[in-house]
Formats: sequence, C-alpha cells, structure tokens
Amino acid sequence: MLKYALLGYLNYHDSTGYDLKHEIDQSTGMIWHAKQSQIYTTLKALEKEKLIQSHIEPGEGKPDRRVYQITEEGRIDLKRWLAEPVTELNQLKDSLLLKLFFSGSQPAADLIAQLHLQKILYQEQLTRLDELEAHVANLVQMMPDFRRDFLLWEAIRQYGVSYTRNYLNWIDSTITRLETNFED
Amino acid sequence: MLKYALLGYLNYHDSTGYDLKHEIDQSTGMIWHAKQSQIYTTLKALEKEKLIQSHIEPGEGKPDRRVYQITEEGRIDLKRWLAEPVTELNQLKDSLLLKLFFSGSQPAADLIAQLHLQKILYQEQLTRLDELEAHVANLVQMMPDFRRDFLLWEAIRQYGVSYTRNYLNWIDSTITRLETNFED
DNA sequence: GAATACATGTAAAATGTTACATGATTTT
DNA sequence: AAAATCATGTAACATTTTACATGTATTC
Repeated sequence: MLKYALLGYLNYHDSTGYDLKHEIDQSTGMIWHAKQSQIYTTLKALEKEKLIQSHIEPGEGKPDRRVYQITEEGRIDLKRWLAEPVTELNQLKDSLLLKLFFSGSQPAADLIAQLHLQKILYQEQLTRLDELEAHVANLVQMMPDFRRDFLLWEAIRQYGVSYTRNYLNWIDSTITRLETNFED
Repeated sequence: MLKYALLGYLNYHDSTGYDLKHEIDQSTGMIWHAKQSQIYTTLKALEKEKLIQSHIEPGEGKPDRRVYQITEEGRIDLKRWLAEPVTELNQLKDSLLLKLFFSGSQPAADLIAQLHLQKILYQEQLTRLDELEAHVANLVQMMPDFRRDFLLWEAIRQYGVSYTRNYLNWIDSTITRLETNFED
C-alpha cells in the first residue's frame, strides 16, 4: 500500500525518499504514514520492479540526492490500482482504546489522566489540520488544472478534521462518564 | 500489541486460540483485529515467554483443544502495560481514503459508486454494533462484579458507533460534493 | 555548543498476511 | 452433495519498526 502512496506522489512530480517523507507527513500522513527507512526500502523495491527509476543529483555542500521518477509501467500500475474498488471495511487499530478496554481494574484517576493527555494530542492534531486548510486553498488558486485533485485532498482533510473532532468528543464524554460512574 | 489483547482476555478466563479469535471478532475486533494464524503463533510465543501456559483437552468426536491460562508473570506483565500511559497519537491507515486522495483523474461516476459501496459496508458495521449493545447490557445484569469493565466495554462500543456514524456522514457529504463539483 | 535540517541507507527484529494441510461433524 | 463449523497448526512471504551508521550546514 505504501507502494501506491509513493507511486501516487511520483505521478505528480519527481522526488526523493527524503522529500516524500515530508510530503506524506504533511498530507496523507493522517491516513497513511511510514517511517523514513521504509520509504527508502520501498522505493528500492519499486525501482527493481521498474515502476520507477532514479538518478543521482550531486549536492553542492549537501549530501547527494537520489531523485526518483515514475515510469510508464508505474503509471499503468497506479491507474490499475486506482480503478480497483475497495470491497472491504477498513480495520482500525487503536492501542489506546485497546488498553482502555482491559482497564477495568485501573484506578479511575489514572484513566482520566490518560484521557486528558490524549485530548491534548488530538487538539494539536486538529490545529495542524486547520493550518493545512489555507495551504490546500492556496494551491487551488495557483493550479486550476488540478481542481479535481484539490477537491479530493480537501475532502480527505475534512475527513481528518471530523475524525479528530469525533475522537475529542468521545474523550470528553468518556471522562464525564468515568467521573460520574467509576467511583469506588 | 496483539500480545496484550490476548493476555487481556486470558486474564478474564482460560481460552483457546480458536475461541479467542471469535471473542476478538465480536468485541475488540473493531479496534484491534488479527488473523487466526497470527493468534496461534502469538500464543505460542507468549507461552515461550512463560506469560501463559497450556494443556490439551481431548475433544470427543471433535478435535483436541489447546487451552491457555495466564500465569502470574503474565498478569504482572499485563498490569505493567495497562499502567503505562499512551503518549502518542494513534496513526490511522485507511486504504480507501488513500486511494481517493490520488483519484483526481478517475471518472466521477466511479468514485461515487465506490463511496456507495463503502456506505453499505459501514451501515452493516453500524448494525452489528447496535446488536452488540444488548449483549453488553445483558452481561452487566449477570455479573455485577464487572461493572467497571462493562462501563469501559460500552464506552469502546460507543466509540465504534460514533466512528462509524462519522464515516457514514463523511461519505454522504463527499458524494454530494462530487455530484455538484466534479462535473466535466 | 547543541539541536535541527539535510540526505542516504542497511540489518535485524517484530508483526502481519496468505497459502497450505488435515479431518470429523453439522447444517443448508 | 456442498458448505460451514470445529480445531490446530506450519511455512513462506510481505510489511513495518527499531536500531545503527555517516557527515555537513544551518539555526537557536
């Protein structure tokens, strides 16, 4: 799957493993993330499959950069994947919720503290997503040819916002429930 | 992480790999899932770590069952994990949204069809979660000692409901947006 | 002077998926 | 007669994470 995320980005423009990491962190990071090391190894695998090709750009003073470019086979493979419908539900994995599920014997105060900590993290995430809005809106102005792409990017960003708000609401209502029903 | 899910269940009662799979599918499946084969191999690893132990129960007519039991070390390790706060945001992975992100060149009709298909899947999920409510409520009546546990299970179930509703709302509003803004 | 950004990668370990194998009993 | 349930597992493969290794330039 990371494979297709990388092909997707390289379909827009050539890039390096380093830059792709930043691009992912700032846009699809919310819905698909990867570590730097995995990006490097996946790019290497993609090149072996001839879906992308690379060349070295010497860095002046800075390290050399390996710049990847999508090939015709790569574009075909990406389009094939895009046309293929997703026929299954996405499966969540959420370790906070898993831990809470088994936390019936933990002190109520600890659980509430845990939820307060997570609340801060989700609030920060919401702020980051809000900041992204202006950025996406700006791109639409600059590149009208990509109107459809921006529309989808904005839809995904809004998914992130609603997901995060939902999480925050759930945290609040759970804190309240614990405070009122979890006494000893 | 699956490790702790299994320890968590075995902390309530002894079980087999087969039964644990069903239990997971029906309760934490929404927030943490695993394939049968992974459950078997993880149980084996857990036994090697002495966190659980097993014995064979001969099946009459049916296959033998390997029944696992949590050990004292297992309980200690589980409690240690439960007490440890989660200090990071959960990272989503959603292949539908990833595909949509790169779908600017796909026909609008295909994207709308894709969203309609997913809508059905999420509606079914919502139905399953609704059916679960009665089951959890029933358990509370039967086992008042587990009041705290049930409160948390119900909170997690409600998270599932709100997550699913949010997804459905997002699908609806995205279909509308595509219909009104994605014409050629 | 320390931390961050720039930039690449490898190796090992952990985690997860897919495919295979077996075989009786029960349900459709 | 075919499919599902019961029940266990292994092997191969794919994906992901963690840790290691290197070194310059810029910013705090």
